[in-house]
Amino acid sequence: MGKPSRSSHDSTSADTRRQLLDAAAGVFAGRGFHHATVRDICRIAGANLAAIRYHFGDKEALYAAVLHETAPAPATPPAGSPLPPLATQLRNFIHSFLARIAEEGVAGHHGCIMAREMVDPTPALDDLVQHFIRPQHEWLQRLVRDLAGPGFSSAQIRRIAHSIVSQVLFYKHCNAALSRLAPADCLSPSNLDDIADHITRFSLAAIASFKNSDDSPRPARISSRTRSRPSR
Amino acid sequence: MGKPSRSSHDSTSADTRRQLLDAAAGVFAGRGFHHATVRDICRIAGANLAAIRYHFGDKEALYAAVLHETAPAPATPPAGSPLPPLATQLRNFIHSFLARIAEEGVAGHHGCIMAREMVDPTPALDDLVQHFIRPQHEWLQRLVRDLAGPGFSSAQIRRIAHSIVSQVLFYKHCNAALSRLAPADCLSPSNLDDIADHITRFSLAAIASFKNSDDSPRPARISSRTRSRPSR
DNA sequence: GGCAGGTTCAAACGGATGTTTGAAACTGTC
DNA sequence: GACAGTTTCAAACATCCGTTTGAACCTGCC
Repeated sequence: MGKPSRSSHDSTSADTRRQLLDAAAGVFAGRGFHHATVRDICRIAGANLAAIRYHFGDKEALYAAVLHETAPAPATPPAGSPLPPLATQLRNFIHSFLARIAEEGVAGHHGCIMAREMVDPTPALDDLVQHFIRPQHEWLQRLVRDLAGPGFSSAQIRRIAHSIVSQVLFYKHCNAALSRLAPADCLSPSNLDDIADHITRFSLAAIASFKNSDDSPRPARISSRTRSRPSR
Repeated sequence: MGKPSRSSHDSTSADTRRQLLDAAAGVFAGRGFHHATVRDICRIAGANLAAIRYHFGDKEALYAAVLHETAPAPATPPAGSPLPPLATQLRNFIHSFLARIAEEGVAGHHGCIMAREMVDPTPALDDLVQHFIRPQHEWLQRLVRDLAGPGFSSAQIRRIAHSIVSQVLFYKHCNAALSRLAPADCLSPSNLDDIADHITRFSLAAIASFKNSDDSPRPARISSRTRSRPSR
């Protein structure tokens, strides 16, 4: 990392490692683990093919290193500071989550890689879930539990949390379709606030309704099983 | 073209085409377009490598044919029959959508391929959006507009539709994470009804709240921009 | 300078993949 | 049976990929 030991060229020995990590993050994010080629990564990093073996071992170890190094901090609120109202906490969560997804530069690579892991898991996904997804999932679950109040099963709480997260991830996972279907709806810095507000309002309203209505499992299904839209 | 010309073996000439399509659907769904190999497809189909060239041209044409032939019917309600209440229509939509996603056999391949197209688009995605996604998107938009009543911009209607669809797709796109995070929450035939009911209740409650509250753009943001969860 | 350790380099290896080829096998028709 | 058209076959081709190799290069130290 740090010490530039001043050679004839500015690129000193072990910052090749950094160049490789940066290049790999971009290529892995853009093409996925399998479709990415070490040749592309090395070309972009301005490094030799063998540099990957020397600095990391092999392609998979490089991938693991990229995931480990580009993971943003878990973004837990600074302990000790007075917490804002629950609804504001939810909005802040949704907003920062969306902002992280909308990120385009290096900060966005982690999100792209994670989206690919969902559809095409590699052995690295287990660590990713354990150390990155699970903490945030549990944080959101506690917030939802506080928001909803007592009388909800943990399964209900989890479903609500899923409903919230899903609305955010939609703008990442379905961006390819959205850009072809309704380009104006694609997540961008200009409509990020509006989308965050929509998801917050949508979710808070649903939670409030759950709270006011019967807490018991449910007052019978919404309607009889009369179905008019056969699945095929 | 298609006439089965009865040979000694049951596998007559041009049903090799059908075998290739079926095998290709499975392999493409399981591994994605890039990672799938024509050798695997041909081995599973019991066909020769050159059969792909003969029957389709190349791998990409085979992929396009698979997408075209395995696409389930758009699932529009049978015209002329008396439509159920709007809320029931929404529940039916969500339920059949979830059921299609939960599908595991041949019927599920299309959903898997589509999920992959989202994170890793191929040239085939444009047709997919045009002929498969767009009709359903517009159908849902009309339903949401009827549910919400007058006074909503089309952008608001679209956002609500996105919120509904996202909650369903979550169980497809995030299944890899969900199975590691909360396996009990994974979409399965046993909890399909419960999940469909949850998403329906969640969405209807939010829509009802939108309807009752101010229709104008919005009564100021939920709170001041005080943020306690820095994005990194 | 000489040396040792760390780092980079061009070149090749072994394997996998999409595609192509030219001939063989099969089909129905005369 | 001979023939033309269709369909399948084994084999090879050309390319690309991840990995490996052995030598060159650089750096700091004696």
